[in-house]
Amino acid sequence: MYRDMLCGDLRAGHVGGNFTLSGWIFRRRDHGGVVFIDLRDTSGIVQVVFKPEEVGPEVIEAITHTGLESVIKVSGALILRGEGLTNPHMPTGEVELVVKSHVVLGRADPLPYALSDESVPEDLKLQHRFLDLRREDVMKTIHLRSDVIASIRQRMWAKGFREYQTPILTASSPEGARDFLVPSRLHPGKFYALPQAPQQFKQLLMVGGFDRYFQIAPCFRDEDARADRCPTDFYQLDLEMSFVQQDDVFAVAEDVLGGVFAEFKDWNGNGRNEKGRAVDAAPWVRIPYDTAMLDYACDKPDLRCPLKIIDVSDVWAASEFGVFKNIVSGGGHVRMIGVPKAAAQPRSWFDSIGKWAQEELGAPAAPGYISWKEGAFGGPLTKFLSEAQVREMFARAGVGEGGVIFFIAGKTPAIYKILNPLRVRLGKDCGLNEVGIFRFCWIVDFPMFERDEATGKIDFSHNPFSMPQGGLESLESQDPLSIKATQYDLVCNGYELISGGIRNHLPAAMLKAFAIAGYPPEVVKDKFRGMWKAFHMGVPPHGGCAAGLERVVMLLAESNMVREVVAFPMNQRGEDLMMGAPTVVEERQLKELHIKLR
RNA sequence: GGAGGCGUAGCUCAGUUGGUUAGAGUAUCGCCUUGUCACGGCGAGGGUCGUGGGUUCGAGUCCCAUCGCUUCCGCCA
Repeated sequence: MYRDMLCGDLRAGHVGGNFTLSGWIFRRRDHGGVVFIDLRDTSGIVQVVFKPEEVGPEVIEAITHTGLESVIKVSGALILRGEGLTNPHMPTGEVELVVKSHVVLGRADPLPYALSDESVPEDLKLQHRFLDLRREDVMKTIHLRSDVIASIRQRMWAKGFREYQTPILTASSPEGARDFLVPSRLHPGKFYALPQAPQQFKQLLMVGGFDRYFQIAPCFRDEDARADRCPTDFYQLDLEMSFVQQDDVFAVAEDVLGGVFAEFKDWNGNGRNEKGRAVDAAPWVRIPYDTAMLDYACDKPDLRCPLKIIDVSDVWAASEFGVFKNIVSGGGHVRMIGVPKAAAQPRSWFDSIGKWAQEELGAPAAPGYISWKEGAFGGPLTKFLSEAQVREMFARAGVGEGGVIFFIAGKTPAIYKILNPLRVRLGKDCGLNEVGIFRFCWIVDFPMFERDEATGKIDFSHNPFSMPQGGLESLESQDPLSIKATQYDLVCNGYELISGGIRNHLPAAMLKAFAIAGYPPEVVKDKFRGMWKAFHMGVPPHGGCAAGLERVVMLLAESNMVREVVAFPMNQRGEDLMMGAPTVVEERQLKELHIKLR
């Protein structure tokens, strides 16, 4: 028997009992005679005391030389610590276990770094991830992930969905991200691909008559990492439904994700959420893609910032300012962000905004601005405009005296990269952005196609399997770039949480859509052969979406590092420093796989 | 593929204008310490200053290259 009680559960009510505990030596305080040990297990920490008169000097000597983080078993009596000896900072601080016997179960060598040290280099931590996992906040964050998954499964089952597994080894497909490839031993020269998402399988389940599918699905993409993006594999709540329209998918997502956020809004396992958070009430606001790009310069706007972007190209076209006039006449735009109360900011703030925009955002010049202060308009651009023009712009911005309007001029989409972060920063600096709330919005009506800036080629802008609005008819009659897809994203606080769509289940429309994107019919029929056949044998209209699990957990954990919500994360270059992956393999293995390295 | 930041003891960091034997905390080891809770005290070991080259009488410090980590851009249907 290793234990009959957990360390963190011991309380004054247990005093008088004899207990056996097993755990890690978290800290030791050696007083020559009496030795205190903070013993830690999954439940928490309790102080255990080694006294010479109880265990003898040999045991005192032995426990003194048992390294920190060794695993031991102790047995003894639980006592009240008594007046002046309690520790109010520990839940177990009123009691302690007086050790009668102990066993070392797993001795620890000196550690490469102290568990309590948070500023250890990332690669050293990743090499010893099992040590990092012992830290309370790390463990609780991984617990959160597990609890979120359990909650999602419960909510999906309650809605009549069932979970189905789909293959991990599948076929490479021509569109999308770079595939991870797995060579086939039985088929020389042929490769499996790891699925970027179970997209085609879930659609084929619909064809199979399974109305409501979901899966906590692993997805594999061989792309470069970001702070909020794993470089190799990540998980999605993937779901698909038959005989539904956009509103039906939204209702499920709002119930399930809204429920999850409400359930965990007060989670504070890592101490970053002292005050709790509010959750935007469903139904969540829907913003067409084109509107989002105009108002927020971004298809994943952070709605905690109330500021909106407004086009004032016409005003500047009629001004005396040559730079902006030329930009407008050359097909560019002048966009404005109006900030109430910003005129009170010191000159140094305006300078720092300008410096930041140029250095961090790559703006060609510091953003121009006009401030309205003490009845007068100020700022370097004022002299190029009539008072009526200035008043017109303040009126459009809905900003009165005491406010400032900022300008960014140039061509789209280049100006979006400046406008979006600028909008959020201005709101933040002026105290306008909401805190302690999850703000959701649906971005709808994404364009079906986009033109590649470099090559001029037309390609799918999002999911090639989305139904174009207007169906086959719009594909045949409209300018491809004007066609909208039945394609939507869910955004929370500036993070894309969900992407989904109503699917194109009409073979003719599928062929036409791929043709516009430059894929000939033979390629569609060959590369998507399963779907192509299936769609000729009775396919229900269907749609769905997928939610990025790591991003959900990151938001709930107030984290901006995806590594914090993964038990065994890769480093930025897709290496597992603990396991040593990827590795070289033996020549024999390569030979079996018919592979020759070059 | 491109840009920025970082790299000094196992770990966290300091190190002046380029100057003589590179310091501190922590961990480890030894001694002391019977009520601490980040216990405390004394002492010891531990360094190719990421690596390579250059400038110089002299480089942790300046220059060049390179490697590693990290953030961003490209990329991510």
